[in-house]
Amino acid sequence: MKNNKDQRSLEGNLTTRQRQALERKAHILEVAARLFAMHGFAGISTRQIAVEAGVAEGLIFHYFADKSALFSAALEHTDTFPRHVARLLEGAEQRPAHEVLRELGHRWVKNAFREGAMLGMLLGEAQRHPEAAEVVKEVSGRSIERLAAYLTARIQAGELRADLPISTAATSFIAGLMVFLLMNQGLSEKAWKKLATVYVDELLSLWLRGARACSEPSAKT
Amino acid sequence: MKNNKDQRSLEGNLTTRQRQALERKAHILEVAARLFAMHGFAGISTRQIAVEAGVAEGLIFHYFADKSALFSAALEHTDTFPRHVARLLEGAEQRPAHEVLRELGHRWVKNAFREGAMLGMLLGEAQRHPEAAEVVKEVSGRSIERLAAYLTARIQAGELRADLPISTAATSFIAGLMVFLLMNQGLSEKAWKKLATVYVDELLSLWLRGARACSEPSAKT
DNA sequence: GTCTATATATCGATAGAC
DNA sequence: GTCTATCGATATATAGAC
Repeated sequence: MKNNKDQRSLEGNLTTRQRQALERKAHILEVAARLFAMHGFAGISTRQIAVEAGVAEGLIFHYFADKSALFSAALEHTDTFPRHVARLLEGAEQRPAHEVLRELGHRWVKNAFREGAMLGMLLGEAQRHPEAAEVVKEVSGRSIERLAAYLTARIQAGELRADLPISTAATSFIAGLMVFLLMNQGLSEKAWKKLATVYVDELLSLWLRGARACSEPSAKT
Repeated sequence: MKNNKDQRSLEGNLTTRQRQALERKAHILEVAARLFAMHGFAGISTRQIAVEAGVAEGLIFHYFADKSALFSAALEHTDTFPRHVARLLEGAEQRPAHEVLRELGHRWVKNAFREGAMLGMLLGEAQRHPEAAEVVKEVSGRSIERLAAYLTARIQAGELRADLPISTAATSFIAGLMVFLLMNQGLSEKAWKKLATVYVDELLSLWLRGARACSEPSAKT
């Protein structure tokens, strides 16, 4: 004999009440992530988060042990760009850098703008919140490691020069993207994308010229 | 007839009481800058700042209209690396980039480590505090502009290629330094300086290869 | 110029009704 | 699962003594 209780273990097989509860929890996390990104951990109160999410403050403490737990959960719940990086670079070792990095850059232009506030907040909170430092590490460090692994493959393929300082080269590219994002938060999304597109192409050409195995003859106008 | 009151207009000609007051104010600003850098604007209380500075909380509100005014003043009171950049680049137009940028990088290694926490905090607070955004603009944007102006001169001198995307090239170099600083805050100062020295040299060689007018033949071990 | 004491508001977190 | 009511701690800022 099946009853509602027996269906709780599979997603989609939840009672209406359980489904609504999960949605509500997810909604709290989304609101919290947005407000933490805007105001920082100490700059936003659980009360304000509850009001903005349209729930009672007590409900937050029902789902999360304390404010820090909510913060951690909100960070995990947020999808950051480096996961796109990892996915794109996965299995790209056979494809040339000028093609792969161009695609990477243009995906970044598409998705990164909304993450600027979050990135700035994380850099500030990293001093005191290990969870934030961990995300920063993922955003920058892990992206750089992935990129470095790809660059190693392209050196072996003969596309990039053998004496390329791999880690520094990867850092330089990722850093170029991150700082552009942090510095241009004031712009509208449309204006930002326009600027970013030009910037990425220039950054890439500059970077490739420094990293390629065979320098092309320097352009004369 | 001279009395103490008449001497107040010149620095150094202050009464003992006035001199002590100025020192006290400056001390409050130094402590505040350090604590704001560590904990962010909302993360530190005026009470904690007063205790750490060894003064009464009320004295803070005697010198500064409110917490925000203290924050702004503390930012202005703090000397940031870009002022070194500006000073170094001033009148360097006749000197070659490989020399000037190497010196710039090594000065950065010497001085930047302690500014990492401050930089992270500023990036986080920039979303809500125009003063913080202004300092970020000085730290990154103004440095980039100065550097770009210098690069323009070096293009005219024939050292760098004529079709170099100047602004992007300057951004790339400064970004490489900033992100390295932000990412390696966990290290000891000694370990950081060692890593940073290697990194700066590699970054510079990579950057120069991408920016120079005549590419040297690619090195073969 | 500097301190103590305090007004006023908001914080994170809990208890208990529904 | 969700809300209302409320706790004690702590925040910014002010008033007045010295």
